[in-house]
Amino acid sequence: MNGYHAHAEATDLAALAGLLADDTRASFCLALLDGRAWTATELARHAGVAASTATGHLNLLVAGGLLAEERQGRHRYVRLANAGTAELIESLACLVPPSSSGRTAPRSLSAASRRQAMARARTCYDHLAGALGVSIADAMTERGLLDWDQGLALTPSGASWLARLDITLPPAARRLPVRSCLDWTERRPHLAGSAGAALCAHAFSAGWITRIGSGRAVMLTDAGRSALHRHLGIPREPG
Amino acid sequence: MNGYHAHAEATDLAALAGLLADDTRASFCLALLDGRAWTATELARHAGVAASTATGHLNLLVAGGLLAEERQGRHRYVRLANAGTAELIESLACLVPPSSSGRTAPRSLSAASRRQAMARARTCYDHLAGALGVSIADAMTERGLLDWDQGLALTPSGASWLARLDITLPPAARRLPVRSCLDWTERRPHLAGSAGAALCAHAFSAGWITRIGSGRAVMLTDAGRSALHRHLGIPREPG
DNA sequence: CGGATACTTCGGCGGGCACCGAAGTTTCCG
DNA sequence: CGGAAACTTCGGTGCCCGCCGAAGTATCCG
Repeated sequence: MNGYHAHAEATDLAALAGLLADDTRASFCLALLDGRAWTATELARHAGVAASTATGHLNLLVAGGLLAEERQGRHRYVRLANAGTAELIESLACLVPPSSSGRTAPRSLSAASRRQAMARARTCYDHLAGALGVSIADAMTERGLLDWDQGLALTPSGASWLARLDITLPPAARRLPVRSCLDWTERRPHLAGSAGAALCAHAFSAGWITRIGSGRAVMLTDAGRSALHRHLGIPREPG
Repeated sequence: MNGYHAHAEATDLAALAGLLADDTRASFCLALLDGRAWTATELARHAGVAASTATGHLNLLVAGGLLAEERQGRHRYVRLANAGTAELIESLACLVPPSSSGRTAPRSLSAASRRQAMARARTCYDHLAGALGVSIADAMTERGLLDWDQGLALTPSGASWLARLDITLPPAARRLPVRSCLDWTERRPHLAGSAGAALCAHAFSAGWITRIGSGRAVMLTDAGRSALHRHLGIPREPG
């Protein structure tokens, strides 16, 4: 490659991309975008492959630094290595050509309702997405808590709003406090970054939302509905 | 894949990643990160493959939406499709594990000087990188033109500073005005986004910098050195 | 018009890799 | 202690894909 003085850059980049260039491994990573740790068997079942096949793929992904693993007894728990990895997968997913695989309509009623639940509210790695995530970002913008004019930023009143909710951001680390993440059902941005993560964690612990089943979909509780109405003026039926 | 109700998401993501999962195609994309249009032959020569091989790869990349092509007579010019593509490749390159392929020291004198020139100043898609790009970002931060506290943003004085240079940003479009891009030689962020691009374009048109040869490396001119000293207080020998 | 150049198409070759099932190891639990 | 469950290792199979060179087409230029 690269004729005479190989940067070896291209090989590295290709190797990294190659980790995501397999249906099964991509399926693993998308599943792990829910931010939780899955066992090898769960992932194998989810992707529809044999356990031995999953083992091989997990070895590759862990060795490549995309996944972190944690052994507990006979279980191998695996999760995305860090926020950077999640952001990479997200940006890749956002760049998928919309017309590629004709967005097949769901076949069964249960599949339809599951999809609907996902579109309504779900987690995206460690923050909120779906109609709920977008409406939160919209409401925060409208109330002057977020500023999109020159790059996404948290305004002073946004910072104090978070503080009023007892949400403290981790000390300005490598990760940006606020980041925009394109929602692939809404095609509009929602709130990511450490503030988005903290807000999502708060929503769980305060009982605003709960998981539906084992997937990424979440449900807005009654308490959550009134909290969002109170704190952000979001109408009772956000979708 | 995915057992019963295939999201078909995983397949799409894998297909997109697969476009970058080949040494030759990755080499093409990294070369195109200089933001210019290359001919098929140039890319083939750069990657060290036969012309027929390059044709096949270019077909894939164009069909996949990563590259845009423009035919002129017997030439096939190809460039990165958009800024989003460039950002994807950048973020992929930034996530490459540092220790992967032992950063081989250059063999020849000319290779060493070429690498040195790249480290000093180069283009990164449509903005400036290398020690020059990093020192510009640092100087802008120090003078209060950029604000990193809550996400990267251009301050009011930063906006008027740009205006004083006759740099007008495109109307707030999809692309963020300022974005941080991790520099892989300096391991520190430099300025990307539409403001970074506009600044880079201005630097070219004002004669602050010129291309060295056919690569991504650029050279700071005397005029550029004094302009940067005047406008940003950057010392004469930025490295 | 005729040679040179840029690109494309095609056939064939070779290697890598994703898959599975069977057998083995470790851990859990009754 | 013994069975079940989670995971791993190993061998074998088949397919996909990247590569090349030769021949074909389009374009440029003298």
